[in-house]
Amino acid sequence: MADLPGTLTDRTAFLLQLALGRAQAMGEEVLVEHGISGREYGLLAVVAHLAPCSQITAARTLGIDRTTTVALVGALEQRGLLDRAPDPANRRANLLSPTPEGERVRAGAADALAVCDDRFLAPLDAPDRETLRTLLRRLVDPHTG
Amino acid sequence: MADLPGTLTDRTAFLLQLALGRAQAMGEEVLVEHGISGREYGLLAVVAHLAPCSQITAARTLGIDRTTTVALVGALEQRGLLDRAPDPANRRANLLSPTPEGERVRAGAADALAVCDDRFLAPLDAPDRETLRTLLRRLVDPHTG
DNA sequence: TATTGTTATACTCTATAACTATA
DNA sequence: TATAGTTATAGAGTATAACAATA
Repeated sequence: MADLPGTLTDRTAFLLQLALGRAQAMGEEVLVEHGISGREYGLLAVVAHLAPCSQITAARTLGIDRTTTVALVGALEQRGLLDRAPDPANRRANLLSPTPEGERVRAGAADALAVCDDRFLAPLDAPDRETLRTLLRRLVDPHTG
Repeated sequence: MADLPGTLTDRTAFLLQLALGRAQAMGEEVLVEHGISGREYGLLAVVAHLAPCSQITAARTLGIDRTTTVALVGALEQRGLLDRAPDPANRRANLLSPTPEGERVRAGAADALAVCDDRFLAPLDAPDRETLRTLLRRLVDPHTG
């Protein structure tokens, strides 16, 4: 681990940062072949789960700003992966749904990312992997974790 | 955990991202009172550990670019927290060392961050905290972890 | 009044290329 | 030739403010 001081390697946040850096690099590399970025995968996954949903619902679910969402949705719509239509029941809102092609891309990316996760977790055996995920879920969501 | 799809919450990288987001927010908030940012704490910690060391050694240890390091070091030097002096043995290099004030700030920040870490890990008991850190270290550094 | 989408703006962080002075 | 520091520049990501349309 290079020659890092204990004042850094003892910090959980620092370890999380190192781990996330690796996991994200592996993920982005794999997603290139599917023509989307990690953030775009996140949006596709949320929309597939909640469709049809407004941009602001998708944004809040992902924890990103609604202004950032405009360009993100636009890029996916332009490539025919996402449908963006005015909501008849609330004409301020745009309803998002995946196109068939978008759903195909999302499913393919999900499979690739699962393989990626396995590779990232390679240093741990199956029970340890589950322990790690459980501990992280309890940290992130103390209630249901 | 909001209404997130399993295709996201099953991804270790996504859980790491959520956890890191919280940990970092807590850390940056605490560091404000010490007048430094998280990245500046990282640099102070590395320099305290390796002093005297060149900018490029500090950069490589932290995993940041040497061009980014220039401004980071400059900001700490300007506030009298870091000393930057040409290396007599290699006049291309700048040797970095913490000033007494820099060491005082670093130590104070380290204590505050330890408290912060405890608060972040509150949902876990002591053995689970150690398990989490161990698993993360094994992921990040399979050799010695 | 508040909400949704949008644009514009600025600020941070990062990545690349190029320059200088040293080795 | 390669290395250390520096500068300039451009790109991605984020945050804020403001506006139009709608509720």
